[in-house]
Amino acid sequence: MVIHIELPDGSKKQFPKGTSGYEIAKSIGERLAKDALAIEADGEVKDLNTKLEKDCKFKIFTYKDLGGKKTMWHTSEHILTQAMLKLFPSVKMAMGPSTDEGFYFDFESDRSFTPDDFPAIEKEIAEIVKKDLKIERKEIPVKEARKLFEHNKYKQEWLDEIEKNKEPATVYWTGDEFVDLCAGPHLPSTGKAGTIKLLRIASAYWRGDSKNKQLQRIYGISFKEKKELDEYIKLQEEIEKRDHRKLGKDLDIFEIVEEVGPGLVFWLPKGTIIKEALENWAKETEAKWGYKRVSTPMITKEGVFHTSEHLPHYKDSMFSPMDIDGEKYYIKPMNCPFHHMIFKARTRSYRDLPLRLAEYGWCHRYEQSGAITGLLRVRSMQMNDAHIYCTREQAVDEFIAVIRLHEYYYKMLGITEYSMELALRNPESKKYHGDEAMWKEAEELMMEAMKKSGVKYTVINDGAAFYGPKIDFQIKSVIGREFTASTNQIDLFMGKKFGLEYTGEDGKRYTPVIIHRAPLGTHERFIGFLLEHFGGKFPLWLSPVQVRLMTVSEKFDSYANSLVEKMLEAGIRAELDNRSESIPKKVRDAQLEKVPLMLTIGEKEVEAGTVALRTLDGQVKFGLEAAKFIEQVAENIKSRALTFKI
RNA sequence: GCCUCUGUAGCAUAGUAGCUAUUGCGUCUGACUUGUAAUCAGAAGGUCGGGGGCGCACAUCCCUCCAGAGGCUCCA
Repeated sequence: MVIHIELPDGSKKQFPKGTSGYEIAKSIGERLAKDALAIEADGEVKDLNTKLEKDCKFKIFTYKDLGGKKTMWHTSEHILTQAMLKLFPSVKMAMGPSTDEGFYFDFESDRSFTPDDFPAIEKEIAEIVKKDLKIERKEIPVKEARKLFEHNKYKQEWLDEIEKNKEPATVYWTGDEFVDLCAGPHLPSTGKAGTIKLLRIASAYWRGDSKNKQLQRIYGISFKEKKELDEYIKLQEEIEKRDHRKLGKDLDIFEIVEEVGPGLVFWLPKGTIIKEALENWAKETEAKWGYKRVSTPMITKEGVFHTSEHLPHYKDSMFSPMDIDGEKYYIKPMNCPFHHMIFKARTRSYRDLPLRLAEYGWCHRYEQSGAITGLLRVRSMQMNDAHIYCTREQAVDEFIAVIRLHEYYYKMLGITEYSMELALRNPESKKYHGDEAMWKEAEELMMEAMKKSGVKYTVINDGAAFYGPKIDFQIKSVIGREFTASTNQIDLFMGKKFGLEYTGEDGKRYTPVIIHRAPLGTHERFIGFLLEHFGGKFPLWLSPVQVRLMTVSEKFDSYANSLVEKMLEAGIRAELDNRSESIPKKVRDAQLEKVPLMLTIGEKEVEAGTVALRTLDGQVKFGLEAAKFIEQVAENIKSRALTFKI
């Protein structure tokens, strides 16, 4: 076993396992070692850190999965800052880190910047890179640092923190032209930063607090190789092409109209087909998994939200109440209390459990205007919701079953990359309701379920729902963009609040555990995801138009019509394009509409009782026997297959 | 909600030192009856996101509201 180390400058070194941190540091040079955040040490990181911390009082962080890019990006950010200060001396630099996707630089300025400024800045950046200035790290006393950044209140604020922690200030000099307060790490010189590209301009609050001043932010990214830049640009183009808002318009899926309001979705006929196909699938599946469907009202007297403690906590995110007969009525932002009402409406025994109540409930939330985006964040939504009421003993298995249900849905849709985030309570925060014991128990149940299920997950010690821990399912589209698809919770809070009870075997009364789950999230977000995931090329069973017949001339209309009839009969969404247009034109239109199966009908077909098939990817096959083809298509749809094989 | 930017017919666009708007696709009509990504011709369609203001005159300048985008904050 050897320790592989990749240095910030790209060179590689190997050390035998067991080499002390001190030896390593000495060998690669102290400066490099201290900047060794870019170091990769296959599987040895943890040990190495312990050693280094012990021997040298510093630590190696790795960005293994990013291949050391973070360091390059961080240095790129310094170069951007340097360029900005040179071109616009009045700019006050605030901060600028690298991220998983590049870097950004926050600053204060009276002038508001736009992407039109990018060429000039990028030119200056290229100069700095060309000069290949040496980047040097220095540890200096806080006092000295204060002087160095005398006129910069942001750096002073940062130094307050450093002083409080009794750390020395580290600064990085780029040649003698630029200095910044920074923990590092950095590349040894500016020439190694590669091609730096500025991406967009935005704004952000200082230290991420909406009470603070808003700063301007420039996002950028850099690449070592030109090839990587090209790939990046290509991916960006692909993302743009697959933008669900663009596809939603082009393919007549949905519409949001100004007159009605932001975040309020109109499903067009084709979008409605997709929505209902998904919904039917969910109903069918969940029936098999033991769920019972219910339907509940969309409005309620305010009392239930006091009981649930959503009011006044989430008042700002709910639509204002309406006054009905002197009572305040709210539009429901979630289905939970309504399902609780159903649970409570009858006497329940342990024999009734688990009781799984499901509803594609229609909820409305008053999302912040700035948060609304296409289908991904809306104000009216239909949720693949259900609540499982069960005993403590059943809870873990029930929760695992929910995870399995997710896995089934993902598999069917070709979602291969997904992960789970377990969000626990931050005991410091006041956001969370309920007592200590309840949280402890809920979190333990959750952890046990996660562990037993064997799925991979990460833990976040904050971000739970106010009434219980939750897991978020993060799914990745085929082009690698991540979406939060669903949130699931174990809830020991609401059962008590709503006075839900069942009679146990021993005749005593117990409060059920409630599992909140919504594997397909909302129709809105999920179809937004699917649009990107499939790039608009839905599998047959989800396609609004499954088969488009195109006649060569009107002479063949009657044969084509008879086929359409047979297909409709077989449950296939088929339609005939008998416009007086050429076949190439009809093909083109069907391609643009992303109709999966195109059938050309001409003389040959009529005579032989066949069809000529063209698929979206351009495969053509003549002489398919019509009746057999229809059967095959119907079968494919029924099985909800991802692909259609000729 | 906050910051910056944007808003021209169904879609995509031209037009910003102010004088009633360009082109393509789509739509409609007519001709063509056509074998796998766009047949030809003609016509209709916008007062330039809404409102207000400064001008003899505004898509073009100013104010305001609305909507969208990129972010930040938020996301039960």
